[in-house]
Amino acid sequence: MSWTDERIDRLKAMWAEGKTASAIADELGGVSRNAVIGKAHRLGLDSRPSPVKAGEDKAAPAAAAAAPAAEARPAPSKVKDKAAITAILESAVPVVEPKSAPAPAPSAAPAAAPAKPGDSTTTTLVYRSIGPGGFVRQGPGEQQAPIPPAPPRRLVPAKPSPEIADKTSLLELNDRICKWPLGHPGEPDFHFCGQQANPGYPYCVQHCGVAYQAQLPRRDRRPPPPLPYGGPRVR
DNA sequence: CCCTGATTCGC
DNA sequence: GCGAATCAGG
Repeated sequence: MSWTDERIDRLKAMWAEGKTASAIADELGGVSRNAVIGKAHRLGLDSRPSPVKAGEDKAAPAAAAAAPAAEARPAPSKVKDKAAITAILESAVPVVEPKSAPAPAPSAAPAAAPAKPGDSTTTTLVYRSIGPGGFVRQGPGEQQAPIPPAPPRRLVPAKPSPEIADKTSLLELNDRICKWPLGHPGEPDFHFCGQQANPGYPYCVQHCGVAYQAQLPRRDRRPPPPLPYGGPRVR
């Protein structure tokens, strides 16, 4: 099997959907899981959380969080103009923060003088230094204001797609209706027969007729064709 | 052992 | 470019 444009598109789509490489390989057919992964990488598709790489997440973010503070300003050894450094360091400016702004973490920012309870008009002076790029630095221990959670939304039951609106879905099955599958799982119109089941059987009368064949006398049976290999493996 | 994705490397 | 072999975590 070769990677035709059509197959590549399907690979991209399923990869984007988050399907596993094996699932994609199964669906495409003719390729291995490895082939799918290899192709995805060659295409430059987003890498996915890998069980192997996940272990590295622990040290990296912590280091990344600490590093920018040091890297944001020019390394001292690289700045020959000491006056420039002084200018940067002395460019701290007062910033007026409304009291109503979300408070910093409790343990943080001793500089923020506690306002008296009930005094909602009190503002607090916080000195902030301005970084080389013009951004306002956070003070040590300060935390970015928490992002307010999105307002809760009312959940509405999803409407079934029109194709299966009047079809019997998996969730509607019980022991009185026919569970004969029509179509194939995963296809948009996959559903079950839904007729009244033959009592004591999982299928309706018609499908029982398909599922259960009367046993023929031995002489009338055709021997099954020989299997192309040694037969199913027995463990 | 099964699964997963990442990487390597001979073709 | 391809993918089997291999690695390594869950």
